[in-house]
Amino acid sequence: MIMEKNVDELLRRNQLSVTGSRRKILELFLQQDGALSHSDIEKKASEKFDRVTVYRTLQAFVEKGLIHSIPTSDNSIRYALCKDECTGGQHRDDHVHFICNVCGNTMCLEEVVVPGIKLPRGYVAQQVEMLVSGICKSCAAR
Amino acid sequence: MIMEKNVDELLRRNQLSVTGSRRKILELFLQQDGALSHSDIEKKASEKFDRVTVYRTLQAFVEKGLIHSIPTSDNSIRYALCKDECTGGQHRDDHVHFICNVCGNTMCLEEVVVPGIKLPRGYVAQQVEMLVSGICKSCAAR
DNA sequence: TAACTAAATGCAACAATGTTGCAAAATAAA
DNA sequence: TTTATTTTGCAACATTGTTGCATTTAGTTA
Repeated sequence: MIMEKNVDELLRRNQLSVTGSRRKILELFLQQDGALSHSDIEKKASEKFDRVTVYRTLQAFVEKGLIHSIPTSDNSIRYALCKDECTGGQHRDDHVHFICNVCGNTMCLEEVVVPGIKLPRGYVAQQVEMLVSGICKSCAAR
Repeated sequence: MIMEKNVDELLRRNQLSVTGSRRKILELFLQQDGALSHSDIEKKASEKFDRVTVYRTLQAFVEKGLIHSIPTSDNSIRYALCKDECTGGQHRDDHVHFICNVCGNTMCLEEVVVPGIKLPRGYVAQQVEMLVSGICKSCAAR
């Protein structure tokens, strides 16, 4: 269980003023290990925030390096907590993302590192993202 | 240069009846080697099709395995031609996709194969997608 | 070729998603 | 406590995606 103190401190450490919505949304991320989309957040938040506030909060979190976005093929960006070392918009992300075709959840496989690849001459890689879809651990177990 | 005959035949070979919009949209894909988003198509098509028609055409093309979708982190799915062997919705795609941060184009790097990865015990992979962003050949040359 | 059938198109209406400006409220600083 | 700055919520709007239905078109058959 996460204490309120931690959330507040986490926000402050990232140069974000502590407000109700930021606290609540950050708690949602901490309470769960999967990724959340904008609409997930609107659904899960008990008290309702304005849609605009959610957009702006997510944007602020990404900019400060608190969360990172995960591309999907269904037109709904998902966000997940960054594990430390990401600050000031510069996101360094070397793990694989997994999307379960059964439960629909998106999760970070922190322990699976994205393999390096060799691009054709002339191309410069700046970021590499690896998305695996299939059946997740808990869905496969059933 | 692609002849009209080819386009028609390509459509027929994929069990799609030949219509004006399908012909035109397929030509757009053939004329270019990058990927196209829905809005790209609306912009590029000289004659204007109804937005709904474009959506339905893209959907039909994906179902028949003529094109495949490429996930992005900017909430706009892009589509690219499948190189043969994709039929009836079952898309087998083993190449890397590249998104240029300068020109914004998305392209298939057919020659770069997505490396295999080892997932944690319990996970089943069904599809793997690799997205590299950076600077493309033509932008880097300048 | 003409007639028929099935499919595709365009329109309208709508739903969902994302953006901007601005006044009110809340936070952080003095 | 007061002040300065930031955040919030609202309204209005823009963009994107969906659905039902009548009309048109393509493929098929006679």
